[in-house]
Amino acid sequence: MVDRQDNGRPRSRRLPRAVRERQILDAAVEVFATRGFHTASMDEIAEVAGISKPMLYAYLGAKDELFVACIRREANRLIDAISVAVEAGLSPAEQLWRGLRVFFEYVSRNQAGWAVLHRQVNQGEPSVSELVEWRQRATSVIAALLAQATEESAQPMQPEQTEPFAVALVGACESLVEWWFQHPEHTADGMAMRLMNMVWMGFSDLVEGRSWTPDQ
Amino acid sequence: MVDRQDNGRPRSRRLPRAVRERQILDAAVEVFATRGFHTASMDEIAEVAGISKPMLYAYLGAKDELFVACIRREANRLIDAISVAVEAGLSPAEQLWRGLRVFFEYVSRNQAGWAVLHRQVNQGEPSVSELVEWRQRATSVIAALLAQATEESAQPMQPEQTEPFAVALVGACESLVEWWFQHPEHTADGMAMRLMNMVWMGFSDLVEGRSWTPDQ
Amino acid sequence: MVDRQDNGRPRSRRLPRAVRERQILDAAVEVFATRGFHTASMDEIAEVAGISKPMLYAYLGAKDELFVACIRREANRLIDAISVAVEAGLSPAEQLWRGLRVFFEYVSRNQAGWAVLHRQVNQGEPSVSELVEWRQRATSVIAALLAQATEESAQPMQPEQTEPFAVALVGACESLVEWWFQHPEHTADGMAMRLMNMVWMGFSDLVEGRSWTPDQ
Amino acid sequence: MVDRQDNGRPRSRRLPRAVRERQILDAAVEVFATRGFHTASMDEIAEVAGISKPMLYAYLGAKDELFVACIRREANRLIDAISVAVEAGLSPAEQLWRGLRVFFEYVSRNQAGWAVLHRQVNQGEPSVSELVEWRQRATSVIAALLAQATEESAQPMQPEQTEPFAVALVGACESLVEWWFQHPEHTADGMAMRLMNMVWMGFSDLVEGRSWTPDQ
DNA sequence: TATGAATGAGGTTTCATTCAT
DNA sequence: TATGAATGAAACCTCATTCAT
Repeated sequence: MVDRQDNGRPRSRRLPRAVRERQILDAAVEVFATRGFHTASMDEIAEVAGISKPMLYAYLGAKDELFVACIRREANRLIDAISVAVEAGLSPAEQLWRGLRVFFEYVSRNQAGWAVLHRQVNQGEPSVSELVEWRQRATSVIAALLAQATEESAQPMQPEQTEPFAVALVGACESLVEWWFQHPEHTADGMAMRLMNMVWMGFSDLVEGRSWTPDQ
Repeated sequence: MVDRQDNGRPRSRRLPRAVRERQILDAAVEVFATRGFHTASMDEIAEVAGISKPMLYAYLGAKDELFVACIRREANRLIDAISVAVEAGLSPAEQLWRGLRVFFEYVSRNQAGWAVLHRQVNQGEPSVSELVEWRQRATSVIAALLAQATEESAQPMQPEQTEPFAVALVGACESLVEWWFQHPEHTADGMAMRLMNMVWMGFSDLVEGRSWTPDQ
Repeated sequence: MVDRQDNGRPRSRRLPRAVRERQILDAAVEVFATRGFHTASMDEIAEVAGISKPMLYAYLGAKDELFVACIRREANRLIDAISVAVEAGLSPAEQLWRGLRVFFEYVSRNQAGWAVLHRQVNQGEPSVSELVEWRQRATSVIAALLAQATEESAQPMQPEQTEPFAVALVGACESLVEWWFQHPEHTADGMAMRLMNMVWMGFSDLVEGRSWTPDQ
Repeated sequence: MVDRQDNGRPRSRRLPRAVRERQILDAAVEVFATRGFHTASMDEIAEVAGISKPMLYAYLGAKDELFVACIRREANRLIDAISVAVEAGLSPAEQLWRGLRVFFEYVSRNQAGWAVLHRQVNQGEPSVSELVEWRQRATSVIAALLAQATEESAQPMQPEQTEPFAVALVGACESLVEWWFQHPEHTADGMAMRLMNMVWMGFSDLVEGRSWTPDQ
């Protein structure tokens, strides 16, 4: 005996809190990804989530907070996925390689989630800090990895010194992801390898004393 | 007898069209840079420009179009500045080096202009295409440069093959600029050198046959 | 095996109706007094009362009705307190004096209740009538008292004639209470005496034929 | 040649700022008086004013500010009207008498304005302070008048001492106004005289040493 | 009985855009 | 040409109220 008055949508009612919350976050991520933060409207999110606006507000707060919740979830998911792949005992190169591979794989399977983490917020928004923070987290991890890779070299580097390299790597990643989405014929491994070849090789050269200088 | 012609305000009237347009664009770039595209209001732009809103619309059209005009001007300025520095006869490495140096110098002197070109538009905006396009232009130039650098090597590459490297380089640049703004103790040359050391060295390795492979 | 009957919260269940109702009214009076009728939310009242909103509605109806119930209870309490003090056999002056004293005492001990009776409702609300009505009741009693005081004078007055005096007295009371709350150094007796001296003396003068006239 | 497209309303367009502002205030006072602060909607005010909501906001700000503007205007009007009548050289009694007369006259001619000044705001509103302030102003004036009246008596009083009397008088006035609106057969002079007889006589008794004491 | 979950309706506010002078 | 004045449309958010368990 199906519920009457159903007008086609299987909008389930009276769900437990956790389920609804996930439902809402899914909808919000989808809408934010498609429309961008500003252009997205709470009306549309509520509709996609299959609930009314008051519920939307009751569960996850105002638009800003909802957006922050999206970022938080997606950032955690991404970082968790990578953490699982990067085992502690491995060499830095191996760790970086695995991390990159998983990153590209994850991103291609979860494009909406990635869109929320990337290029969403203009200056002046209250939610920028959350985006900045997760990016900082990612950068720090990589900077630490790079520093560790120099430990046994002639000139060990501190994370403060490797930070700009990490920053550049993160930027290159972001940029390449966008390019990849338009050239889907490449594989995740291929993308990761590209980055290893470019950034890691250049970094190794530097560590080993081979560096580029102008006019020579 | 109402006052005409001059009521004390320095707001000049009856300027030639080109001057007015520049005035408006200056104001618009400033406001867009500070507030971001969405948060910027036409009211504020008109006020900063020292004209009334109807004039604003008459000169440069609706908000989208105005924003596109800003991007176009700033992108052209940036690319022009770089073009001047990159002389045709030089080696690819030298060209890239000069280009990067000028890029960082230009950006630090014109932060508002750069802010308009970077991280301003979320998906779903009509003006995204303009941003994508200028980024594409920059990428193409670099890709061509990289291709040219391989011409005399064992395995010459086509621009299509060097494109992902160019994309990564652009991303790394963008990312580093942001980092630089928070670490202003570094010089433009230092920033450019960092990138050369990382990307160019890695690229050279690759061209010369040294590449990174997993499992080793 | 779900926990029943007691989950740790002191929120008691299954109380007899009268107790519950008092609990709710206490909460409602407190919230209405603090926030005012409009700004008060049923959510907060339910929370303060320690019950769920559906129960709130089941026991005392919609917001308007709940508010009316509050007024009714507080008005009755106040009037009861005064009635006890005013014994029938006394002289009008003595009755008035006792009534005022008890009024000020009561009000200072029950500020929340007083706040509900005073300055809560703007015109246009459905619950105004209840407020008007209790005020009318108070006025009538005083008017009768004043009339009775004139019975043995040269010109006995009907309650219709003493009514404006009663109205003024009520207004003066309300106004003085507010002033008193900001000057708590005075005693209830002092406040009552002030009113007796002002209103009763003036009234006595009038009854005894001494009246103020302009142009003199 | 009447403007075309007129759909019946004589809504005049493109008025100078001052005129529009008065128009809006008139409408706002009317609506606030009828509905009360909370129940009044900006929609209705805009409609009554014959303008669109954005204009409403552009001219006088948010609802709070608009309400404050109403209070300020009405309070000033009332106080101005009274100030004109109360000439400086007169005796305190004469001044009070004239002030009261004008007060009642004014209020009866401007009931909406009075409603805005009286019983509009519940605790907790941001605009209370404005109401409190104007009431305070009125009280101070009266307190000073009463103090002045005692100057030549045996026991001159300071305004701090006469303040509670002033407070009571203000409350009596407010209360009587409401009663008067329901008994319009009385005249303004009659109302003022009632107050003089009650409050002034009582006060005079007190000043001259005749006071009421319990148990006697 | 008691409640967590849900919503319809309505409020305030802002902004891009355009008349009418 | 140049603008003060004006608005339609839509955004976010809250609240009193009621199902369905």
